[in-house]
Amino acid sequence: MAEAGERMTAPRRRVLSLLLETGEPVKAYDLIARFGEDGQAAKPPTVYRALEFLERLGMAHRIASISAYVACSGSAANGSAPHAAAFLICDCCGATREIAGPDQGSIDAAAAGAGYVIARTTIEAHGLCLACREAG
Amino acid sequence: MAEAGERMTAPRRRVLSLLLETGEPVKAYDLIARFGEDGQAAKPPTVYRALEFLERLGMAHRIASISAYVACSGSAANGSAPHAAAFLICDCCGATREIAGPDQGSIDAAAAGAGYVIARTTIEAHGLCLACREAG
DNA sequence: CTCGTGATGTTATCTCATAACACACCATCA
DNA sequence: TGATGGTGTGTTATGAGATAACATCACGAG
Ligand SMILES: [Zn+2]
Ligand SMILES: [Zn+2]
Ligand SMILES: [Zn+2]
Ligand SMILES: [Zn+2]
Repeated sequence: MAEAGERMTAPRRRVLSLLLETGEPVKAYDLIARFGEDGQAAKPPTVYRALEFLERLGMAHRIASISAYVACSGSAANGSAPHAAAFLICDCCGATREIAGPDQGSIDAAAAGAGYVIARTTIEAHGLCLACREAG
Repeated sequence: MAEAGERMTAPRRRVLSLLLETGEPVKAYDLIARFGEDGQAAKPPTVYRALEFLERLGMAHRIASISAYVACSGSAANGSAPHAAAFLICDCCGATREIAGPDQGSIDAAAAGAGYVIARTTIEAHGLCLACREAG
């Protein structure tokens, strides 16, 4: 997680705050647009740097299959270690749930057979949520 | 998989052929550049449409975390159904292995608790391959 | 042959993400 | 206190990835 000397600075706090307010996955450029409290947009690197930091600390996740970012809904939001994230994503309405992924040990075991040592794993499961199925 | 009336046409065959030749994950714009047998590049939609088709049939996978595409190394290359793909990706050299993912049933079970019905799942595990670890 | 569906070609544009560089901040230590 | 080094920020510009929209073509069914 955090290297010695790394700080939770204002722009990082702001981006985390926006992620937590939203609750759902957010596009990076939405964060950029909403960054300034006065309605002023940020410059892209400001937000992308903050996202990189938050993800490295396990406070946020990138959901690559939809190019979006979300605050971690697990205990990592409190500052615990990064973890293998798993997401259920509704392809109809976009509703996303973070669920407990498989044990890191089982991933490591599967990877060991191929000679890999795994640092980070993301699982992205696409389908339909209950509401969208009922809506037909 | 394929809807009635869908055909394996020339551009689709060409993109699949490029994926199979390469063996490793390929960037979409690499495929675009290499599309023409005479060195002429394709237009982006030509390749993206073929990739969408191949992925839908389970013959290729998109690896979202590295924005790349790869031919399926499982039996789906022969035309079987799409499946939950799992990848081991070396962050150093880019070497990628497709491994057997968890049983679809276990994914469905985990999703059911949240009310989701899952259609497609991708697992992307990042780390270091054996060669890169030995190289230090 | 005619029609409907699926597929292609083409242009243009959109979204997503990073490189590069100068400067500011902050703790530490002489 | 002021030099130093690591970390962070602001800014400009650009690179990379993907899709919208529309016209036209191919093909099998009836
Ligand atoms: Zn999480
Ligand atoms: Zn939904
Ligand atoms: Zn596969
Ligand atoms: Zn490697």
